[in-house]
Amino acid sequence: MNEFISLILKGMKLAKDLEPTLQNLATHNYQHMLSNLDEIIRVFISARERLNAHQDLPQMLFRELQQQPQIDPRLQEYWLRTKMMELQHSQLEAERIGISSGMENKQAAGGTQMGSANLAMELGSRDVQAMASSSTQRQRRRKDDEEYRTIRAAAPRMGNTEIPPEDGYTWRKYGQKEILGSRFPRSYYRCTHLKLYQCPAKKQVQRLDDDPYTFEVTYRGDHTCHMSDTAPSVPPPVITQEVTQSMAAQPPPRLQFRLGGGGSGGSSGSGPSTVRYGKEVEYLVADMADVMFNSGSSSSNSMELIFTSMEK
DNA sequence: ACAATTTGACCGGT
DNA sequence: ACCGGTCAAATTGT
Repeated sequence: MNEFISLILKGMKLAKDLEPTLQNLATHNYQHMLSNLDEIIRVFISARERLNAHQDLPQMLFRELQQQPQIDPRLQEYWLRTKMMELQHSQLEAERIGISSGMENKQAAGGTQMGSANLAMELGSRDVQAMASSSTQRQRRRKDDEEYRTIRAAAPRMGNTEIPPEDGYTWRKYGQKEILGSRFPRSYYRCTHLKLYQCPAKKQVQRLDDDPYTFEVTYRGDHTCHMSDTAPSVPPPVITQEVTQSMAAQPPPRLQFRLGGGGSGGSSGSGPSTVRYGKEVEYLVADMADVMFNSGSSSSNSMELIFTSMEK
């Protein structure tokens, strides 16, 4: 949940930062504004993915994705994102208008077009053309049949950083390597929570030779660390039968704890014996408490409140 | 003090 | 022997 909130806050901060530029739009250049908007969109999309994580929407989409093998693997992530956007769009429209099917279809079609437009911008028209024409179905490559998903993302063009774009997860860099034919090194990241959960997710980030403002991000392994959610995702020790059934029907991302190798001694007395995982354990406990008792967050969420609380 | 990054060493596959 | 991925000691950041 913490990461979800920080994503939302980040998105709002970005939006807020944009506010002064609205006064004199003419003086700010088009590209700059575009990349700002892209960044904001990206952050909010990540946030919404987080929020949806405990519903079956992602799994539904994933199945749908698997039934469409003609989609280039490099496009899959964006396919998912735009698909989710469309879904929510049409959901909102349906709620607002009351379900009138014909109208809704038109809206959905519009959404699709917008989605692919965004896509084209991010990927560069060359790639889109190439991918559209080549229906090559190489879902998986590389040996051992391990899954590699590669996408491209625009780097923040603003004066600052060459840091990889935000994708909603927290990564820890563990290596960097010069790659043979490339001008820029490749960076290796793994999920920050590798220690606590057995989260095997990794990613590689590399700038393109020709377009340094574009990153190529390759994801490998799935996150097992969706610990930020409301009640149902963290089952209590005693499991009722309905829960078991629903879990069997659709297994949620599992959490695995392996604290302390041998399980030696009682940890009740705050003994220094278990040093292995430092502070992260505390965060975990805090998060679990947050989940179980839903403590902390205030119920009043007006934009003003949040915005003003963000000012430093 | 602890957490994250940097960077050369190491290692497995080809 | 080389290349790309990972480890881990040293360094830097909070």
